[in-house]
Amino acid sequence: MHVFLPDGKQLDLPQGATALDAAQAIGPRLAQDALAATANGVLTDLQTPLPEGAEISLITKKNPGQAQSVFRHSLGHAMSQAVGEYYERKGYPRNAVKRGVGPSIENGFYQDFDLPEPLGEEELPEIEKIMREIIGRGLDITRSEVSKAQALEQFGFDPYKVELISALPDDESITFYTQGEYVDLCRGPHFPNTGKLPTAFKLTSTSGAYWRGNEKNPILQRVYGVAFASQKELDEYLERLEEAKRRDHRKLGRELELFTIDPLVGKGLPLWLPNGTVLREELAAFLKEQQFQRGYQGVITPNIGNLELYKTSGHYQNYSDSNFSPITVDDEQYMLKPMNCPHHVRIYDSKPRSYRDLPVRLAEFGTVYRYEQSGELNGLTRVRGFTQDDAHIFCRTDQLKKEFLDVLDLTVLVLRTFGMNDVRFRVGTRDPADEKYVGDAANWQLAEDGIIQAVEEVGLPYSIEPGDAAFYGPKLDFVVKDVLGREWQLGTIQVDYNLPERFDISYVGEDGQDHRPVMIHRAPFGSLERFVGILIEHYAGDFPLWLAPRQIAIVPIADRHNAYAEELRAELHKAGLRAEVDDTSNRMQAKVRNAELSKIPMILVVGDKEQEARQVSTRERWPDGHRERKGVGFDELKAELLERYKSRS
RNA sequence: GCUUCUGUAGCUCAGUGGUAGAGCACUCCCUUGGUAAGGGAGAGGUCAUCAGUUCGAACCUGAUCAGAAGCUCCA
Repeated sequence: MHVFLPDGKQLDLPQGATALDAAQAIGPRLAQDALAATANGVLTDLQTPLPEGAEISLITKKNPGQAQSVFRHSLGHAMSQAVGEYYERKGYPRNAVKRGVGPSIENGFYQDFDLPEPLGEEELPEIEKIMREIIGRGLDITRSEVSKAQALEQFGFDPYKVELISALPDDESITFYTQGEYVDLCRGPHFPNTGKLPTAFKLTSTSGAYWRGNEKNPILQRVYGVAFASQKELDEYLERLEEAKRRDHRKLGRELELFTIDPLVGKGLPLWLPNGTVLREELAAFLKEQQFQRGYQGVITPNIGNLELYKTSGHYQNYSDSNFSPITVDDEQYMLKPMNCPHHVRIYDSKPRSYRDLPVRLAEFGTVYRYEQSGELNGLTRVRGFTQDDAHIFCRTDQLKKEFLDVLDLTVLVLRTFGMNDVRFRVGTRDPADEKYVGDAANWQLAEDGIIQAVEEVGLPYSIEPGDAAFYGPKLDFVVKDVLGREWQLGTIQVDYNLPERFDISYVGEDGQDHRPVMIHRAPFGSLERFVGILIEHYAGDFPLWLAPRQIAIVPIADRHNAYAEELRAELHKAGLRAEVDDTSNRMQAKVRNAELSKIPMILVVGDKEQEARQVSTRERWPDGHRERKGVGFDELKAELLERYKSRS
């Protein structure tokens, strides 16, 4: 057989040759240093036979980072072996530890176990120690192929492995990887020897995970680890985790007094404190302005509705698990509103509509309630009661594209306003095999094509995810990444032919006949709660002036400056700016410090000099940096702040 | 909802079976200062809740409630 090297040179090798054979053919030194390889761009190890005619490239200890997923996977095996030894040292028989899957993942690896007794996080350093021992032993990691029958025989003691092996086709040979006394069923690839594995790893956490990800299956213990080619990369990663902790909206939300969650009120039901309310109302005002410009009309609907309403819309049937239970009043049943759309449909239908009236754009900051599983609740980002910046556009089919593009434009404007650049557009389409979707296939096709066409027209990068649609129509979601790399769904746009059908709404066309309108559901923020949660982390609490709940702190140097400070405060307040005077008996340094810790963007220091000349000295913290200015004229500064406020910059 | 872990003052945390502590914040007094902590005094807790074990429980056991990480779910 032959393979090709990166320089295009052809290398002739015996049949069934591996990357190691190729390395040896080039030189003994390379064979010594080789860790893994790629064949036709796919990572492989040194022991797997190469495909005929492959373009290969060897990865050596000079650039182990290229084989990250390989050594992470191998470290996963080392961890798995270490856990086995740990339990053996505790006196359990070797086969007491059973194993689920253990892949490499972003930044590291995990392994699922069925353990004879739970493993606590405080035991992880001990496991790490054994892992380092295993690396120190320099065990060869050898690949072997066996038949399905042999595999079943060897792993007969482990029901999880038996299940995995049984699922493989009968004629397929199954690969094992062995290092010392540890053998695991594994497709590979792996490093050639435990001694060549990087030591820049750390076991981070343990948790439960359902076998094969199914809620109905038993739960296994999962141990997570992170690993990098160098200690520097590991340190940087751990530093990023620390940064994420510092930015955590739950921590900042408490420190900056933005919101609180009180068990007596109910879990998942956040209380907006005065500071958080300012922030939220600024967001709402911003969007209302935009919507006014774009011809939306405001509506207001109640927080509960007759069960029949949600039966008509289908929300009751389709989301029975995540609705709050109905309330019986007299002999009727009511439900907490899980969605605003049914109410808006009824508003549309409250009078006859002409084709001339369309599009009708009904907007509401509507609060909805959904019964989220208790384990899902998380600060502001996952709650049971939240307010959507919801709107429904009822239009003719010939208007759909323009309306959709306008909504897309609005959403992009929103994201840009907050400097959210790491955004992914996700088109959720119907999975034809799933039966939860309502409406006929032709309408679905129409709606899905329309979305994809619009996104392409705007030239946004997008991915299509089948099965991600709402039950009534496909959707376009905006997914942003936070500092930790976690993805959050923010805004959404959905095209819906089905609700108009279910509610039998219509308009009178040019021809005098009844026609069915199309609906667009859209929420650029998604939910105010989640959006604010993400904004807090996005800005790390250092909000731009227009969003900062506390915008200006005036620091009088001594008590005799309090009156001047108060005079400035009143003027700023009159101009619509949020200013306060720190007239505590603290020293000026302490007042400055407290204002800094409260992340107030503009601190005005006033003393004798300032008072005489109607000036202030400043200390400013803006998203683009901090600065100080001395002897600034007050009126000039006020104008500057107002300009900054009004322009939302 | 499931698995593991956690719950002590407003916040951050110490306290391994013998009647509860620190720092910050808070209140009062002194201090009146030039860009990140001036000094002193005081107040504040059924140790999440309930039950059990014990002569005795913040500490051990169980249940409940709440939180965290992950899994599953998200119109």
